[in-house]
Amino acid sequence: MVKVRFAPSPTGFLHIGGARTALFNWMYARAQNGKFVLRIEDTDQQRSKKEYEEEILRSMKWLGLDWDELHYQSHRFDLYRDMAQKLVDEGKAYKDGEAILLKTLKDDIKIYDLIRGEINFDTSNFVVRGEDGGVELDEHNQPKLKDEVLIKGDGSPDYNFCCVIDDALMEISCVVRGEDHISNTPKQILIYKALGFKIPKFAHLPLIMAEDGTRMSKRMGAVAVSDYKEQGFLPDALVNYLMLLGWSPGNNQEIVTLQQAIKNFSIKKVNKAAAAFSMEKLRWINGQYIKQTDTEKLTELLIPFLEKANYINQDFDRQGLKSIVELFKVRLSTLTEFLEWTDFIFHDKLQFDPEAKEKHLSQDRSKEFNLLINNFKQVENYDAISCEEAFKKTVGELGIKPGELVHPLRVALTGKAMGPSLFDIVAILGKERTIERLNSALKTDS
RNA sequence: GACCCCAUCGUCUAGCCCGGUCAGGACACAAGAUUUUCAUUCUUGUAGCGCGGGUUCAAAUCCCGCUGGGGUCGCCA
Repeated sequence: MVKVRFAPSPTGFLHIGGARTALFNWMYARAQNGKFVLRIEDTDQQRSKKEYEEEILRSMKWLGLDWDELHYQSHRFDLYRDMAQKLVDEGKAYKDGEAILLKTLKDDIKIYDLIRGEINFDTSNFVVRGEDGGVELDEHNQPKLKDEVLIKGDGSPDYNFCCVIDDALMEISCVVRGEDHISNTPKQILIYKALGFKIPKFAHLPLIMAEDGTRMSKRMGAVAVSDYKEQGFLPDALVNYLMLLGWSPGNNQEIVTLQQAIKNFSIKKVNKAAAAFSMEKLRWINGQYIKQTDTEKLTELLIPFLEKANYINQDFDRQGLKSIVELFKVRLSTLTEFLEWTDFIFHDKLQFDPEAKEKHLSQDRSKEFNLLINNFKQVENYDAISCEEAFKKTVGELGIKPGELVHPLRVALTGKAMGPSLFDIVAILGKERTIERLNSALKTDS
């Protein structure tokens, strides 16, 4: 049976690279009807924080990556110490103060990697180097091999040691992790061999690089999964984007749900080369998901953002909000963009786009706006269609082309040069606010 | 520096394993159509097998070298 694991360390938030590793593990497990283990590697007592652990679990759930088992390494310290003692008793390891180290023997290590094929290491290269970078020699004038730390000086177990014990005892069939762990693998295999454990298969995922091809780092802006949530990305869209980094469903399909993905996911078809992260494409995918989301659901998703931005409070017109969402849905790449588009609906003080104001409101519109106000006033059923009729009547009376009045009206009402169908906006604002805004546009003119 | 990994449009990728399809799709970009604007949608276009050797009738595909990029060299994980 396929059994895989994701093993984050709670020394920071779940970042995008970790999420991708988790996702591929998850897809592999679900595609093979196997098990997915979540293991919290909290052996570093100083740096591990409960809040990070909670955040990681929260992000995993948000992404929809459920797990079958949850383990904490901090609960297994006795096990690791017993294992280390056993190796000491067998003469394979030795004590150095409180620490316990595994003697490194000369060995050719073969790794079978499901993604990369065979990878070879010679432990003769694991030499101890002095301050000057030169290789240190042992009593026989041979290069001294670097022994592997099993238990650290403070009595806590070392990463490679717990990792091996857990992967073996949890019966992980394939270790799926980032490429940055390739060089840990031979060290771990030495430990598998010393302990007499069965060596699992490995699959080293290509790394995700920043947009410019360099290493991912905080300066990239959004690294934590929670950042993407805050910026208004949908979990399904993020997951969709991430799965396309290093893998393809193979049928020219770009919009792929997790359910569809696990139908033809194969760990062997994962790409070997590192991939550069593209915010543009993520935004496009997110926009696709937003368009697919039904307005009712989308409205629910937007409410927390609207509350946080003080656009709405406890009692708001849910039906009204839905119709606003319907109007802007098609032009959203992220949830937060809704806030930028609709500020003029939720706030009466308009933020004018300077360019738009200059272009459309700098000349005297009093004649046009006054007539428009009169005609809007007479509209009984103030909906988009009636408003459009009133507008057409106005341009007819003025003897001008609609285009000449459409843009000034839009800027006067919204402060922006662009937006959805103007008459939908007029209707949403309502008669009173429309007239109010036209009046204040007249005032600023004079 | 040592060891290891990798290399198809600007970016993500299909194709590579089992050589022979104008190297396919998507984002971005450009042009056009639709639209009162923006966006959406649709159509079209620009753009790629890093280089050099082999093997072969034939190489993106197999082999070698080079170059380039990346990772690791902690009693962090």
